Amino acid sequence: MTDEPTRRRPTLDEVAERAGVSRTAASRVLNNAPNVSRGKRDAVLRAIKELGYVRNPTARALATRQAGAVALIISGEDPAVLADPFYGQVIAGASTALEETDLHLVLCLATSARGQTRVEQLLQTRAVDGVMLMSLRGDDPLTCLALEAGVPAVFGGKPLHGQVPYYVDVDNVRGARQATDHLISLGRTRIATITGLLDTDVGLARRRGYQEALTLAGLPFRAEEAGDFTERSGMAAMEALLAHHPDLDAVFAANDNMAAGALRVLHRAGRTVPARTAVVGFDGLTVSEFTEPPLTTVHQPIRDIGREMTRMLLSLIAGEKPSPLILPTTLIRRESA
Amino acid sequence: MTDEPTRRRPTLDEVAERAGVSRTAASRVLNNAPNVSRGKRDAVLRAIKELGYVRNPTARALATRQAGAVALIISGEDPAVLADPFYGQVIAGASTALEETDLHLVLCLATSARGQTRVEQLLQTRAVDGVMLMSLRGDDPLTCLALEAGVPAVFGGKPLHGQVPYYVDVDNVRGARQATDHLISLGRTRIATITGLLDTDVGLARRRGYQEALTLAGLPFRAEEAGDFTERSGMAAMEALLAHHPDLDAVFAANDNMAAGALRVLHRAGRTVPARTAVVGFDGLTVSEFTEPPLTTVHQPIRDIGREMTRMLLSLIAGEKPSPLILPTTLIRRESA
DNA sequence: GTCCGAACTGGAAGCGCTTCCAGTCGACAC
DNA sequence: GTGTCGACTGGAAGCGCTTCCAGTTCGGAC
Repeated sequence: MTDEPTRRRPTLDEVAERAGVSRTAASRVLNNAPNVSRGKRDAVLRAIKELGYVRNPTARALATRQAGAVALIISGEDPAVLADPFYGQVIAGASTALEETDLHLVLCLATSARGQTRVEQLLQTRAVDGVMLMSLRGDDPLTCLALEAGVPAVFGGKPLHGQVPYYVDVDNVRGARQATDHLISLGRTRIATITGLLDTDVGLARRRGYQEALTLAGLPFRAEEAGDFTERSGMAAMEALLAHHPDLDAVFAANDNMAAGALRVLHRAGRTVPARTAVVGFDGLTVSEFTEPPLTTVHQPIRDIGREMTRMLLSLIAGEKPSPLILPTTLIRRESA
Repeated sequence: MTDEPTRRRPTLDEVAERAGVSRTAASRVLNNAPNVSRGKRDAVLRAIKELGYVRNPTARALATRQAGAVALIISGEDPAVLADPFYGQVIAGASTALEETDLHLVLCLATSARGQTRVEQLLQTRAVDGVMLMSLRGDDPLTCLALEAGVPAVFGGKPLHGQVPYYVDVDNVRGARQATDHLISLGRTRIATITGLLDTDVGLARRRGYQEALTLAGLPFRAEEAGDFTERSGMAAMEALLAHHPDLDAVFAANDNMAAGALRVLHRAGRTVPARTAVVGFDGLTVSEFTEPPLTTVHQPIRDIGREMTRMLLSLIAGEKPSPLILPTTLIRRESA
């Protein structure tokens, strides 16, 4: 497409020469630093335009010792985690927040041994100026690695073990209580739950919220079945619940995907929703609007999570000490409960 | 976490000195290049270990003139496009394919003016060794920009206008015909379609498949309503179709999201699926398994798209001239048709 | 007329790595 | 012995940018 295969791109030296100034001066106008006279500045600008100069980011990175990028690291068992639209939203939020800076977003899936290794390298080589980590399992080695690498790091969701200084999370306990309270207010008394992964803070916190709500309401019935946040696991869990507790009259699923799975099982079992069995999910993903019936769910501001993580990271990179952030959840009432 | 705030990391020079060899030799063992005697190699390796040396990727990038990263660029009106789980899968595929290399994945959302600008810069500054572009609209300037930047570029889905040399796509026309043929084989004769964006190749191709199938079957009925691949647009389109063609007996939606929206509208309208109105989608996303009823759909291998785009890009970067790739689709028969 | 500080200027030293190239060293055939 | 060849070796020249610092200019206060 270019007229010559790979014409060497002009360097700052050439710009400087053409403008009749020193490279130093040229660099200064590039970074619009002070101490350049109007005349020289204009000359440099003109030379840049005439030459079609664009600054080489790698050279800049080497000289400034800044990578010009941050990483979003997504952990998990399987690259399939990304099938969960949740992450897309986080990514969108992060990406949008980065637009205002000149940092790039590098995405890492630490879902395989090889992926893990590469993340370690990323951390050690300081190939990025900061990292955001998401969906860490209980004792994910990444937690320590990130902390020890000395790279600014913010976590999405508190890791299970270990205190991390910087994170953004949603109030999972409260959200789960909202959900369960809603079911209670509907007069349900035999409320089961499909939990998320119990080696994650999210999974545990949402279960705790469920339990607290029942306890406060003085309801003795308990029925739990563990899932892993996927639709399939939601189905399996619902089947198990139905088998062991056919008398349940409501289900709180720890996320929308599992709730969708549960809905299908209930439907197949011929149990009407919400008449016979009410269902509440968690997340507020698009999918929850299109299940049958539409899902009552606890909405969390997913895009905001991505955005706020990014902002926190930027602030960290800028040398500040931001405070952890807990975002609110809101109950969205639809037809399933 | 480190014992000292920012202890300078060892450089290759220090490694070389400690190992008693030249920096050149040290570099050679790092890149396991030939012409290093066994003894020196071992000495260097030992020094690396003792010093805890890790190579500085930026310096390497500057010297080799390779960025060590490729970009996945997602175009679109709105960062919300990422809410579509489709992209998550593509990303997962790309990410997995990259694991075998030492390239990073930088993700760019060209969904705003600012985002566009940044992509342009990315291209011009050659901040990456190659790019993959997805979901370009009709006359998206990115097509030209990418081509003209002289950076290896592969497209996900043929852009509408202009020939691009490297792309991976699925056989959308054939897929849509499979879907429509299936409806025809079920005895449906009044088959409508909810199209995707008609300024994209995907949207057009799937519509063409639908039309071809009807023509070949000698069915005169035609009913189209345009959507934009979102659930919401699927609902609107379905409502319009129902208003204008209450006698339709089947619908082919150009993707699962819109099919899910259509399903809801049909349900609300009291039309049973598939008895009264059969529905077929396209994509084979997880959501299609959890609609009510589960969606018959044309599955496309989304992860593979990401993977193959990446492989094609790698091959391009390696200086080869790969051929475009068309991936097959398969009809998944579930309950909605 | 002198002096002072603020505003500029550019030479030069990096940032940390790759790689060209001129050269050394032995082994081995002749 | 001599010549040849292949396997090593390391000095030095970059890659393209930032930035420290020593120095120059110049207007205005005195």
